[in-house]
Amino acid sequence: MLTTKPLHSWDVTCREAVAIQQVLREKLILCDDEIPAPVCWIAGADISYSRGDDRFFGVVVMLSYPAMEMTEMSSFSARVSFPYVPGLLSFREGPILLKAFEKLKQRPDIALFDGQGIAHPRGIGLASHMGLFLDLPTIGCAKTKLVGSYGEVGAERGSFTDLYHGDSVIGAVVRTKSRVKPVFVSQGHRIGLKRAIEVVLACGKGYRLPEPVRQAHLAVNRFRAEAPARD
DNA sequence: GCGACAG
DNA sequence: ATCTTGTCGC
Ligand SMILES: [Mg+2]
Repeated sequence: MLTTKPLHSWDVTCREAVAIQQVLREKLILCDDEIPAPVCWIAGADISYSRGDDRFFGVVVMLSYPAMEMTEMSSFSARVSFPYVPGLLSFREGPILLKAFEKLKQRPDIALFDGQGIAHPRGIGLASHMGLFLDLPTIGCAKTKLVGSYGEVGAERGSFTDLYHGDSVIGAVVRTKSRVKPVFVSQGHRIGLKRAIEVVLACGKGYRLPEPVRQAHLAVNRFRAEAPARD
């Protein structure tokens, strides 16, 4: 079993959530000093739900690195009432993802999330928030931008360009598949940007999304499909 | 006031 | 994120 740090309550209002983010962002470590020499295990997590049903489904998958073979999967389902508000996604998806993480047998070396890390209005998106609770190196890999500006990205897989918020670099727009829309990579916690980009690219298996995130997405939709219909 | 806006 | 049919391209 994997333990998480109960840094705060999840039963909060949007206003309280913002205050929590402002405090937590100071705790983020944005370098990769503590990442294990040989990274062996990478986790990926995602959420799914049905319209008109307040039950949310969360899944965490464990993949070997760099082979990208799934070795474990854990899931959790519960009701969610926190609304979707841009910038507060972690308060909607976080609680369930953490429960799924707690059921893992193997502790991952790095965890990848379907959302932003520090490329966020207050510098603490889903991946960063989860990194603090899990005390693990984490990376945010989002399909679309939340904040920031950037220039052109080379058309070939592997090219990327910095994502800026004012004068500071908050992430990178990375081409994970040639001639296909790039993904937005940013540091979550306990990792540097260069390393985060390298890991995301190393996790690629011919698809736009890195395997941990892609497999978690596929798995969570299977999980939701096999769940009993709501009353 | 207006546009932007992870999932 | 979900819902939903067809359509375009490799
Ligand atoms: Mg998702």
